[in-house]
Amino acid sequence: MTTLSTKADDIARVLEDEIVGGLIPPDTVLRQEMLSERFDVSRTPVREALRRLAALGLVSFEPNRGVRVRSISAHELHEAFLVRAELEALATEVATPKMTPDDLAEMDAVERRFGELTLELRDQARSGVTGDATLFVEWMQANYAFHDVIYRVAELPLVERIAKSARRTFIGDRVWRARAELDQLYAKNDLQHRAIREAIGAGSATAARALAREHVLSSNTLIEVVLETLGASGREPGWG
Amino acid sequence: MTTLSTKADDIARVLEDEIVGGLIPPDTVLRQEMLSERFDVSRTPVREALRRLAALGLVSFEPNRGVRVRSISAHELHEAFLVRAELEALATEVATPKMTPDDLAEMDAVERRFGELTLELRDQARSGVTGDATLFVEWMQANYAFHDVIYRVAELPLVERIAKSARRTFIGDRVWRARAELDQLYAKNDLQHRAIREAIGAGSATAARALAREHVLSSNTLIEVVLETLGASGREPGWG
DNA sequence: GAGTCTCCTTTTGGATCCAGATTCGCGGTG
DNA sequence: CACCGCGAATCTGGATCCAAAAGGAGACTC
Repeated sequence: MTTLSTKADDIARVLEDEIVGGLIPPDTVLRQEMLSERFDVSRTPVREALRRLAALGLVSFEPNRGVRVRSISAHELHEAFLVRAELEALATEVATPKMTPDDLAEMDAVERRFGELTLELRDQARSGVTGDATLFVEWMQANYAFHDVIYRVAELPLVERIAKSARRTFIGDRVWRARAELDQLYAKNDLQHRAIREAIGAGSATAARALAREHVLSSNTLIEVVLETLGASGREPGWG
Repeated sequence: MTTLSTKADDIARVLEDEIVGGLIPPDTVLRQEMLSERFDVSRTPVREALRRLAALGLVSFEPNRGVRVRSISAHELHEAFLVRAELEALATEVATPKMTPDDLAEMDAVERRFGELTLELRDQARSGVTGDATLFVEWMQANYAFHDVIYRVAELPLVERIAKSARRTFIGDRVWRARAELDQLYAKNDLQHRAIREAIGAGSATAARALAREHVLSSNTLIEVVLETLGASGREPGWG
C-alpha cells in the first residue's frame, strides 16, 4: 500500500474546499501552528499547502506576517463571471457536434433533477423558511452537473479547469443567505438550461454557444442585484 | 530594510521563467538538492517553490519520486490558444470603448515597432540565417506588448492573468527553431494587429472582438502547421 | 543465462530546531 | 495626556535532521 498522495496535497484540498465553500471567511489569517495542530502534522507540509493555495489565488502571503484568505471584490466576482461566460460558451460550442444520444439523455436526466430541485427551492424560498443550506447546495451541485456534462463531452480539460476555478470565486454561503430573493434566478436558470439543451439537440453550435454565454451573464447580473440589495452584509466568522 | 519577498517566491519566479522560456525542457526531473545548491538555500524553500509551480501546472509531483517538468501535448497547446482567443476577444471588446487618444497613440507606437521587427525577422527568415534567437524574442515581446496595451485599458486583471498564463504554454524556443517557415505568420500577425487597431479606433467593439479572436486562432493554425512539418523534432537537454 | 531476492545508495516527505521580523505592552519623557 | 523607545512574546522563514520509499547493483536460484 503506497501513500499515493502527500500530506501537503491533502491539507491543500481540504483548505481549498473550506475556503471556496465560505467555511473559512475572507480576510481570515491562517496561523501555521493552528493548522499543524488541526491536521496533526508539522508546519512544513502546512506551508507547502499554503503555497499551493497562494498560487491558486485563494490566499496571499504577507512576508513575515502570515497568510490571509483573499477576499473577492465585486469587480473580481464580475470578472470571474465574464471568464466563465466566454469559456462555457466555447465548451458548449465545441461539445454540440460531439453529443451522442446517450449524452443528450444524460443531460435530460440531470436537467430533470435540476428542475425538481428548482421547484423545491422556489417553494422553500417563497415560504420564507430559513432552513439549512443543504437544499441550496444540492441545487447548486445539480446546476454544475448540467454544465459538467457539457465539459465532459467537449473534452477540453484546460478550459474546464480554468472555468471551474473561476466558478469557485462564487462563495455559496454568502449568496445562500439571500436565497429568498433568488426566485427569479432559480426559474431563469432552469429555463435557460432547457434552451441550451434544445439548441444542442438541434445541432446548432452557434445558438448553443450564444445561449450558454447569455446564461452565465444573466446569472451574473442577478447575483449582482442580489448582492447590492444585501448591501454590506455583516458576516460571522464561524471559525477560529 | 525589510525582505519584501521570500526566497521561495524568488526561486519560483526564476524557475518559472526558465521553464516557460524552454531553458529547462519538458520531462526534466528537478532534483531538490540540485536546486538548493544552485540557489544556495536549503531544500525547504525549494520545495515550497516547487509546490507553487505545481499549482500553476508547470511541474507535476510524483510522490516519493520527484518533480517533473510537464510537457505540453499538442492538444493542450491547442486548448491554450482557444482560451487565449476567447479571453483576448473579451478584453478587446471591453477595452474598445475605454480607449483614450493617448492609448491609441501608444498602440500605434507599439505596432510601429512590431512592424519594423516583423520586416527584420522576415528578412532574416528568408535569408536562411540560423542566428541567435534574440530577434525572435524581441519580436515576440513586441507582439505581446501590443496585446498588453489592450489588457491595460480593459482593466480586467483576472482575465489578463489567465490569458497570460495560457500564453506561457507557448514554448518560444521550440517554435523559434522553425522560424524559417514562419514567414506567413509574421506577415499575417502584423496585418491583423493593424486591423484590430483600426476597429478599435473606429469604436466598433464587436468588430474588434471578432478580429482579436480570429487573430489568435489564425496564429494557432499556423503554429500547428509548423509543428506538424517539424514532426517529432529532437530536443537537446541543454540543462542538467 | 534469465529472473529474483537482498542490501545499499539516493532522494523524498516530514519533524524539529534556530534566527530574524513583527506585535504588543509597559514604562519613561516631553 | 500623548508619544516614543525598549524588551518580551509570538510567529514566520529557513536550516538541519530523521524515517521511509524508490532505484540499482550484485549474489543466489533454477
